[in-house]
Amino acid sequence: MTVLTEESFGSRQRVTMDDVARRAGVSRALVSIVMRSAPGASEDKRRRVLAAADELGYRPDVRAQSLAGQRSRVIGVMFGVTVGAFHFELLDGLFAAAERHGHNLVISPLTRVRDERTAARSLQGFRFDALIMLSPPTAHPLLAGRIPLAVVGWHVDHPGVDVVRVDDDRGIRAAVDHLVALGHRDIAHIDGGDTMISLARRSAYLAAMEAHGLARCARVERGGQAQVDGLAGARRLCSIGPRPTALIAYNDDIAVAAIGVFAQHGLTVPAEMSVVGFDDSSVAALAAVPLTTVAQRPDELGRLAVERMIARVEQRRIVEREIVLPAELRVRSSTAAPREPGHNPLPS
Amino acid sequence: MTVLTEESFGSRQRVTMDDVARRAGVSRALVSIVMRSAPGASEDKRRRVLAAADELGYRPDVRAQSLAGQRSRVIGVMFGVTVGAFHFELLDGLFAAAERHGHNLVISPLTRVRDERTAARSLQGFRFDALIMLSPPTAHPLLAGRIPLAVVGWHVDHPGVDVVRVDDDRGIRAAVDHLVALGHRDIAHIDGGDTMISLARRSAYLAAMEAHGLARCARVERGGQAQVDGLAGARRLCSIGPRPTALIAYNDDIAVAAIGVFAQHGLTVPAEMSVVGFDDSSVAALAAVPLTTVAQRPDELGRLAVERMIARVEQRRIVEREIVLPAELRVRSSTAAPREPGHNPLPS
DNA sequence: CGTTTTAGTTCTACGATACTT
DNA sequence: CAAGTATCGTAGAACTAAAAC
Repeated sequence: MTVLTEESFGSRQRVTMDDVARRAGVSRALVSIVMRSAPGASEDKRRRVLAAADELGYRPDVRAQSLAGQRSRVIGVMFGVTVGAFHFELLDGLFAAAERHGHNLVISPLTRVRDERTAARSLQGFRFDALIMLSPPTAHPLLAGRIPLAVVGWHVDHPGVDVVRVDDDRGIRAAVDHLVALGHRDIAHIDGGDTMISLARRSAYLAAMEAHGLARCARVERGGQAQVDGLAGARRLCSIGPRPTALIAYNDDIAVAAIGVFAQHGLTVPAEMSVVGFDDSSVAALAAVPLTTVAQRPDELGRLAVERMIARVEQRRIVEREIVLPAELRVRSSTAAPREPGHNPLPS
Repeated sequence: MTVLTEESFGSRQRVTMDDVARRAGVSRALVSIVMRSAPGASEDKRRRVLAAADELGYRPDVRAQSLAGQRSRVIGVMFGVTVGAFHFELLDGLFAAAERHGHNLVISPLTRVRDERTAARSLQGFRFDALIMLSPPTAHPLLAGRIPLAVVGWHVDHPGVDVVRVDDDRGIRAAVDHLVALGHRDIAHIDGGDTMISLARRSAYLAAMEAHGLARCARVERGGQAQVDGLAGARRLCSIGPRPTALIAYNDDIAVAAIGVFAQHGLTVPAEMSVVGFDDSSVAALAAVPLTTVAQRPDELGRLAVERMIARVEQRRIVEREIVLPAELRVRSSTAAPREPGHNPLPS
């Protein structure tokens, strides 16, 4: 029997701690201890309580938990419309981690008509004790310094803001290194628009190119977050000026869109054009060719953000305000050595 | 003074009803009455209470409200990864409506590793008294019949499930009528894959074509939800078989992507190819040409779903299980009369 | 004068946590 | 470990006091 029995939904008589305690033949207090996986219960009774809870389809009432406890155990999450496949995997990681730690996430979307202020106000009703922001990447979060706050994915220069992000710099550099090692020189970049993450990756690209003495070969096209934003840039790469032999895209969505454009121009990937994405999100699977990409680990990012917020709430000692996860280049089939110069490609 | 004062966040002393009552010189119960806009308070005291609440930056504690009340005032919202721009506007509408009615939304994402069962379990902790599903469009929601449940956007055949959706059928038909009236006959469709919404729009397209005696001219290409899913289909329209003069896309994302592909083939929109989208979402603005599209009103859909769920919880009498909003064709610049047959287009 | 209406208060219940004994 | 109790911040029913008819 599971929690999704007839008793748990619909027809009333909600199951409470009392019911579980009675059925297991223990006190309410012990049920509380067991459900919170707190120390102070024998293995035997722990099992009996859990069995009773399972049979009754009991789930602790988070409202009561939240109200009775010192902390609300509620973490607010703001996120905005720049959501791609990657952000959803991030949400996944956040929920998984929160659940493991007995915390609850309450989401407050940011939209055109719903700003940080409004979003914060609605969260306030839950007496949230920490906030995690996924997007949009903003330089000065409204609640910075007022409450434990973490941003995931970009850098914020505020002593009261924790940062959990991937090492964009090394990720992009690894991509450039990889392509240079294959023999590429004309490596272009389609960026992600004006967001802070985009700026970080773009300047990392420029720096890496310069480090290889390829500053003259650098070329940046305007892109964006979504797939369609990559189309124009990719088109320009094909039609305007000297055509590069490789592309580093702001993210996988842009990379996938670009590969489509290249195909239309008779350019096969990777033979005539190498492509590197970023994120290793699920859209990478949509590419015609398995995509070489810079992987982030959304589950890790989510877990670290949640755990950091819990640590802050519990006033635990924290050394570094910023957690930077290593970026890992996943080499697949969308990158290869460039054709010999002069070797004319046959449009297939 | 507003709720976002120093007192309301971070450091110390959370403001409760007691504080407001003291400052306003009334009892707690009266504060409760005023905050709920319940009857039983004079205009004079009502103002004093509201003023005191505002000065203190008081917000009712939804956990306590939820726990004390007969109903939890929590509506669960499940939504999945098929989220495009349109779904975010929908979320907006939901939150706005919920807030107006003093209800709270708790979001539970559906991902690859987080199914309806898991999502429901986590919501259960909040003792939610109704559920709204935005996606993925599923034929048999797990909780159907067990709790007030509404799906937004598609049709579900279950007496315990409320449906709020746009009239896909008439929307598509209006698009076809519009194009036929302009003189088009070869009108193609790129669908949205295998979801229930896609099936509804596809068959509406086929039916409308047949109604015009154009069954022979109908052509359906496989698409999907996201922008990139439209690329292949649009490419096939250009390169395989007789080229249509108009396209009705599953949604705006597909339409925008298709317009990009057409441009690459030297086809100008609308001169050589008319394009109609669906949703009138914010991506419509990304199109090179102002997009003719079938508009849905996400705010209305959200409002109706929330209000319907509240009505169900309050056991109010309900006549129709399904609410179908009219679809409105917004004619912009991506549709025009087709070129005369035989008039050869100059590739610009 | 008695009876209903309106405005306000008092008190218990909600389902947990966190003590104390 | 058990048993009992205070507490969290609110809703809502029962109750009171005064005004309205």
